[in-house]
Amino acid sequence: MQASDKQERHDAILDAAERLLLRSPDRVANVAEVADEAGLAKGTVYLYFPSKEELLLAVHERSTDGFFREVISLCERQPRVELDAMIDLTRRHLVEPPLFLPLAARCFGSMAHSISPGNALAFKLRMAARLERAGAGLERHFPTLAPGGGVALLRRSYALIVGLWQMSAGAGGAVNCAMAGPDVSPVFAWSYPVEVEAALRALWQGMVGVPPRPGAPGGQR
Amino acid sequence: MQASDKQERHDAILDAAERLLLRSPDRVANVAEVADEAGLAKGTVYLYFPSKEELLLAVHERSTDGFFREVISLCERQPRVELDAMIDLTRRHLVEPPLFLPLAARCFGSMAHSISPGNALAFKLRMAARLERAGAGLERHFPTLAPGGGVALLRRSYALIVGLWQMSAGAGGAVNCAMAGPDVSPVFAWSYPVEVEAALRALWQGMVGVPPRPGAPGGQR
Amino acid sequence: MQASDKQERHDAILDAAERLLLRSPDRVANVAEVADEAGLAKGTVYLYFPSKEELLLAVHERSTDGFFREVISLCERQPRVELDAMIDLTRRHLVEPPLFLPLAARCFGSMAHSISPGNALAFKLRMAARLERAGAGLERHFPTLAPGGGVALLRRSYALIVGLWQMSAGAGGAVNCAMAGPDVSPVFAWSYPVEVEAALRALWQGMVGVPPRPGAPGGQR
Amino acid sequence: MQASDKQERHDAILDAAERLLLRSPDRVANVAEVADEAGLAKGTVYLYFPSKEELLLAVHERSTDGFFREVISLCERQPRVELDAMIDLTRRHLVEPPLFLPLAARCFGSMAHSISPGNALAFKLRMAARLERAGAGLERHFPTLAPGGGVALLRRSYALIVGLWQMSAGAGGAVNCAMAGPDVSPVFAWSYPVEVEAALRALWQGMVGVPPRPGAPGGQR
DNA sequence: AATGAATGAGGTTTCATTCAT
DNA sequence: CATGAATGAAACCTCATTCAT
Repeated sequence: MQASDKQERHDAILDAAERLLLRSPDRVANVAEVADEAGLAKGTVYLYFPSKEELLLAVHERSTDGFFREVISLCERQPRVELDAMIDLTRRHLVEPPLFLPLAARCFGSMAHSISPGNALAFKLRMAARLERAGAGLERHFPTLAPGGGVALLRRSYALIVGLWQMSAGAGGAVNCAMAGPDVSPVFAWSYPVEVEAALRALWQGMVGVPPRPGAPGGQR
Repeated sequence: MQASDKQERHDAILDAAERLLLRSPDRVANVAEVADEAGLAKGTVYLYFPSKEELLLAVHERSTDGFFREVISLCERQPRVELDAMIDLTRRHLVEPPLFLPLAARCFGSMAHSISPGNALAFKLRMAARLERAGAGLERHFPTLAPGGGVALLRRSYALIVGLWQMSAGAGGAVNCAMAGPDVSPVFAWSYPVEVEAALRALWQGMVGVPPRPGAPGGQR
Repeated sequence: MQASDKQERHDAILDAAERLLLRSPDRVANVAEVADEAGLAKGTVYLYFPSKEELLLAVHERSTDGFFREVISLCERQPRVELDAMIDLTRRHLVEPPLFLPLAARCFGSMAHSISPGNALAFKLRMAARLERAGAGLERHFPTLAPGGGVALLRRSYALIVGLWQMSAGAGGAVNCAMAGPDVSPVFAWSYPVEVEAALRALWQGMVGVPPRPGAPGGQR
Repeated sequence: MQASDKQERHDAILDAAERLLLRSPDRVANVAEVADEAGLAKGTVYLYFPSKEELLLAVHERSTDGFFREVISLCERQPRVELDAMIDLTRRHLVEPPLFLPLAARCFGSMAHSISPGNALAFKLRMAARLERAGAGLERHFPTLAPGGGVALLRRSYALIVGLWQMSAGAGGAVNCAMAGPDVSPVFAWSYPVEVEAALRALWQGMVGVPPRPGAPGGQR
């Protein structure tokens, strides 16, 4: 079998898993469903992924990869990078695609039992390479960043994105069903997309000193 | 049965769940274990909590409550509140107690299936009350905060704390076992407690304009 | 729940497993079938036995126990024990009941993976107690036995019984289906019940000097 | 393809299976491993053996064959055959090689599902031929044996060897791990090699009247 | 109020065998 | 002849929840 065919199947399985994750975001399909969706037998999935968890990790990695690739591309090809471009990129890759956030929560929340140390290491190394390159790129464009600050900025942004999402969708999310009634409290009157942008601006403001857009909610007076 | 007895049992179950969570942070005890640890029968747990998830949510809420109470107390009793005091408080309540973070990850990551809308709403209302009061307190002490900025600041801090923890402990955590070998990359050379403090300082810097302590890692040059 | 009720259920599960083993001797029922046969749910079986293997071991032990109890009773109550009585007892307990032999083969052949060391030890201790008592009884009745010879005699008899059965039923057994045709060879013209009796007589003859019944096949001229 | 090449491949597969069986005696390698060890593809194994069970049976037969060949050779070439020579031969072929016994247990315990009647018959015929020839040889050297006694003697010896091994290694074997503690009981204080020799001597004593070596354990007083 | 026995759905993984290339 | 990708049945075990006592 061609290496390319193999890759194709591999990707087809990832695609199937992705589709299912998107179709019902509040549960994780079992392997049988993934196989079915891919038009394959259950056993076949295990020819390509050693366990269900590694499959999910691969979906997650692929969806993260797109984001990092574009950060890197942006930093390495554009003469100037503005905060707005980064925010936009984040929105397009992480916030809007309905796949990324639920999956990140799952991956980071309750995984990593049946992932072999070797694969876990490999995963982390690939992540590290992307982070480093993207971080270095950021440092070139935002000279106020201390050395290592690019990576830290990305890490913290990522944490903010995932953390906020969990607050809006996790245990809190259940509430949204219950909120049909009276307006409960202004404290809950926040929408994730708006809030995440404001939060990122605040974080970046703190780290690179870029002034926030005037009128952005929740920032400095 | 006396209301006080009821409360006592209720708390005893929470205590038991907490002890088990602390004892083995990488798994969630089943209901039988919790009951056992509390010296009760399995069925009895269900007299006090309608489901396992609600039990976990209660543990989580209780452990969060302590933090908020102290923030509120700090803001309402002290004449002046410094960033350092807040950081310290965060460390003592959220970072160092080994209970909070794993639980938050679980609660927010994969919960909210069998939590009744009514209870979810009640939970969120209690949270809202605490948040609002603490947020208002912060706004008094940090006048550069825009209206609503206190709540936003707390929310974002919380997201940062939880998000960073997941990055260090979740899917990445499995790797740490595999990292015995050569030092892989400086990208992974970060410790959660140090990083979370730096990240919070950066966020606060961006939101209230408090200058970071000189020499803090990863901030501005 | 009464201890006696518990024991009853325990036994009911053993009974069900036994029935299934008898009904189709050439396969091992899965746990769902056992539960079904016992009129219980799958999970209930696991309340009484920690694993399928331990369940099978318990069936085996129970069926062995009857044999030993009668050996002991025979030796301790009768004034005189003859070889013929022992042979008869063996036939009634081990050879004729269609349960014992297939199960022994299975238990000894491919088991002992998920049997906890503690239970394995307990099992062996119970076996040891029975063996010792029965062996001591035999030594009183057959004074030509050397010390320890009673246990050795039982062990070897047991090995012979099981070993011969496997030769007739195991890989060889498949053949019996194919033997409908021409008489293959006098070498295979042996029936297990006849052969096992002759073999036991020979072994006992060698160990206690009891002369074989005249005319028995396969012994001395 | 040359017939000789075919035979070579056939044997190479048997060799591979044997190596794996020896390498980890407490599990049975799957077909993929066998193929791998033989440097072939999985499908290729099925060109040479119709099923996994037939492959194992072939390994077993080959390892039994050596024993019979030497019994026959001994009986047909030597002027005199002593019991000691037979015991020695048994030890060298069946007891000491770590392949034979586990395999025999497996073959006889849980096999014979996917062995075709034709092959089963052929197998048994080959066995019969060997047995008859070896049995006849024994009868010449041990004239006290009744007609047919040679075959019976071999069969019973075989049963004893396999049966005793299973008692020491099967369900009981699991215990040996648990026996590190106090010496449980003299009943378990037996080693397979010693016991099997004593048992064979006792059996032969009963069948051919050869006196046991003085001082042998467990025999007559 | 308390118990804890019973439930049974639910999910992961293995592997002998086949068959198109 | 050889391959090895695909298959899919089969089986074990866990555990949140219920309910009769």
